[in-house]
Amino acid sequence: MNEPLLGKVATVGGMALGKDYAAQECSIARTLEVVGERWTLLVVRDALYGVRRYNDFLVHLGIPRAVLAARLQTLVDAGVLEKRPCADAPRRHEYVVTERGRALWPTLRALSAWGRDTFADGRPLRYFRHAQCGTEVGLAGECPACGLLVPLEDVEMLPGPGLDPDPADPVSRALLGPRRLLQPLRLDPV
Amino acid sequence: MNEPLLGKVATVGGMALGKDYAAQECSIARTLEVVGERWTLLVVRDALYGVRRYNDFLVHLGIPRAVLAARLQTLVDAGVLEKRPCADAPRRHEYVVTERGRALWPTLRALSAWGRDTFADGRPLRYFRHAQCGTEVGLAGECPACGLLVPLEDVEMLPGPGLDPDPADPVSRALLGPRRLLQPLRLDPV
DNA sequence: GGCGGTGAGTTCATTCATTGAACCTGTGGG
DNA sequence: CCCACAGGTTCAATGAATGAACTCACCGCC
Repeated sequence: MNEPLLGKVATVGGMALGKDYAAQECSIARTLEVVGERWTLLVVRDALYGVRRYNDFLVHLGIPRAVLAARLQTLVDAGVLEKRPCADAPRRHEYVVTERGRALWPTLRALSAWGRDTFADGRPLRYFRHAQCGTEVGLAGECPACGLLVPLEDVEMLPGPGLDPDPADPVSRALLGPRRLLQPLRLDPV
Repeated sequence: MNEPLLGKVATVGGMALGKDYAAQECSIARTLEVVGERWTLLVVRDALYGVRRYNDFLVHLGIPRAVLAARLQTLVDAGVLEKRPCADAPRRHEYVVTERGRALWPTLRALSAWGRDTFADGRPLRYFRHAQCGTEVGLAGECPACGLLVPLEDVEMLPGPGLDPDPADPVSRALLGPRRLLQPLRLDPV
């Protein structure tokens, strides 16, 4: 289930690695070959927030359709997402985060914390708390109070004062309320 | 010294934010506007490793000159690096990491750890240890033993078994040996 | 005082990636 | 039969990245 990736990524079409910047002997460079392209980390973010369907990514990100398709494909190839038929409606399908995708949460948490501290227009956009104890999770998604890495299902996201309380698109609206990471997004048919 | 960035980034040339993907109300998206372009995070990585001079970035990264100049400019504008005249040779200058740049270490550490775990061809490339106690630093750069975030000066980087022990370029050679983060890179004139 | 070397860039033509709009295709409902 | 919807693909136009060549200020030297 968690077999290494090297074969797949390193030997596509005979080129040395992904596309280029990885004659680099460096784990960071290798990682960025997979998730470093434009939009990719935002797709993963949405997936961790519970978004699963093509159209939901589309409207929430405002990404061009072709790019979204390409990125989802890359992420599936890299083992970050898994594409599978929807349980209820067999002709639709959904992209769900794998174990390897969940492992990107510390990265996203660190990026998010940097943004919060750097663009300090005061009001935070979202809080992420350890649901069991209410403490805000730390830089890598760990709980400073309990001292352990919080399982994603136990991370509760809630809107901060900087977040628009009435956004236009339905995905943003669904992602507003207090909810857990990974909790599948279900859009109430208006 | 750590004034917020919003003004600078948000209003360049009248466009809404950076370039695009940030009608997004999201700290991650805002962060990626600054450090999400190709090469940028590798430049920051090198800067944290102690690289300071244009030519050192150039040979170590294998980045096109024009792109390097652009990225350094972006990072200076964003307050991640500071450009200043070299102490010893007044006509040269160097790019040094600011406090805000140091704050990107948890992000880079998390990316690096994901790469290590994902491309598990076995041999790690580098270790990062808390110099005082020898423990490997955790996902966000904290010390699991001491429980606190290790100051960058106390993070010791050492080569792992997967790293080429005799690389071609002098910057890679200088970055091999056990050394501290942020320790300025000095190339011994061969 | 001319000469080559170095650090730190710019300029420019080519290639590659991204964008947005339009098109396609399978199915499910009325 | 017709329309809508999910999940794409195709295409032309734009914008960014690449690599090679060029600039330019200074520095040491003989």
